[in-house]
Amino acid sequence: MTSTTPLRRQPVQQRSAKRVERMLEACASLIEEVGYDGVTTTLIAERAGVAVGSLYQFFPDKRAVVQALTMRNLEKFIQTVDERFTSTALEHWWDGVDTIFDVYVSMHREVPAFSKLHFGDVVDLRLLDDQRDNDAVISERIAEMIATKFQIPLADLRLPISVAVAAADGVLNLAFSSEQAGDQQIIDDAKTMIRGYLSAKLP
Amino acid sequence: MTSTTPLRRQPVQQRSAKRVERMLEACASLIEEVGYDGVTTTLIAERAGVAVGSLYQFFPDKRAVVQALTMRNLEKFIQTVDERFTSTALEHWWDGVDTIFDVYVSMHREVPAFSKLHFGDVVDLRLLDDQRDNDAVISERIAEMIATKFQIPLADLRLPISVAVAAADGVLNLAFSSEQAGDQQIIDDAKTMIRGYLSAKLP
DNA sequence: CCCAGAATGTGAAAGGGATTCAGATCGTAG
DNA sequence: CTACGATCTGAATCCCTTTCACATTCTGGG
Repeated sequence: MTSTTPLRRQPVQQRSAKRVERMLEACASLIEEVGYDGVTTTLIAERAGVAVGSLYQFFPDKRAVVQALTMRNLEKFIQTVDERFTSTALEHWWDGVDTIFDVYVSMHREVPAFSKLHFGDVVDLRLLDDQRDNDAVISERIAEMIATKFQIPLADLRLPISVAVAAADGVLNLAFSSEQAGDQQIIDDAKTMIRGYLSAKLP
Repeated sequence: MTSTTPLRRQPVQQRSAKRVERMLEACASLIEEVGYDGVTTTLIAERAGVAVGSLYQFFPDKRAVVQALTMRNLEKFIQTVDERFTSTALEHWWDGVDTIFDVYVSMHREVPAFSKLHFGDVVDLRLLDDQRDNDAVISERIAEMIATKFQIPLADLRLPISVAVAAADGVLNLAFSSEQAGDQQIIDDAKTMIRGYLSAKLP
């Protein structure tokens, strides 16, 4: 059901696994340099030191490369948040929300092309799951983490978290559209807004 | 400075004006049917009953057609909000905010392809003004209208309105991603959230 | 009413990037 | 060491976008 692998074929030998890796890196750096529209399959292959055909050996099409990149970013995001949730003592759910914001912000700075891709702005949705779009998937994961960590019924969390994620996504986009490092005032406003909204919605 | 016309050439004769009109309509209906990526210049020309060359007579490229469509939608949006602002007595600024929400929602239902295009999701930003992106332009216009109508200093409004627009855009996207008509509960939540945020920011 | 120049209309052809495919190579189980 | 699956390759093909030289349709001035 879930199309967790946009790959046409899973690399089985280490050799190819490394090449797939290189293709993804090449793609990321190219997106940074020339933007999504400027990226070409030939360019990716070239920079990865690979023949175009090799790219298509593993990815069904150009978009799939970007999808794979996005998916990997999303996994890293979830994992990082998860780690912080388990390693840190958080008093209230809003500390959890702050943590999530911080992780998102640092990914903008550390992960190549993340600031241009986010979790699916450019590529089509329905990437992680063919039924729901990315934001829904992310929201569900976040809702689960918060439900577990702060012992709030998951059912009460789903809609509010979805709305909060959508709003935060929009505002953070704004925060990062002008400045590479993100406008701190806008980021803070986003936190405040989300906190205000969730405070009213959560029991 | 402002590239108010993505047109390569302004139609001067009525004949061509009508054809340009037909091209835009064809484009809108095609976006509804096959999505942005499925739209082809040949398809647009065909449906508009026009040669491909004619399309390029007025539009520099495919994207420009969609941009023109988006721009027209944006103008209609601003104009409609403006009309309601002048024709209706609004008590507080949040009534103004509600009005804006309502106009946005009704455009989703009435304007072909609007729910797929919004104000620049698909096409690149920097469409209305080559310095600022669309949301910035919209925010500025909204800020001006609210400043005038409710006599609030424009300077106090700029940032909060930008943030509010970004957040609302994100949440409304969510509201319309699942249901054609828009999930009313999410729309209401968006209003509440914005009101809460702005209440804290405005004097 | 007629003509020159501008505004338009046309669609075949050029240009480019995405994707494929028939072979050539590499890796490894047996 | 051999057979077979896993990989690689890159020229050829497909499909779209965009251009261009030529045909047709206005429009204002004489």
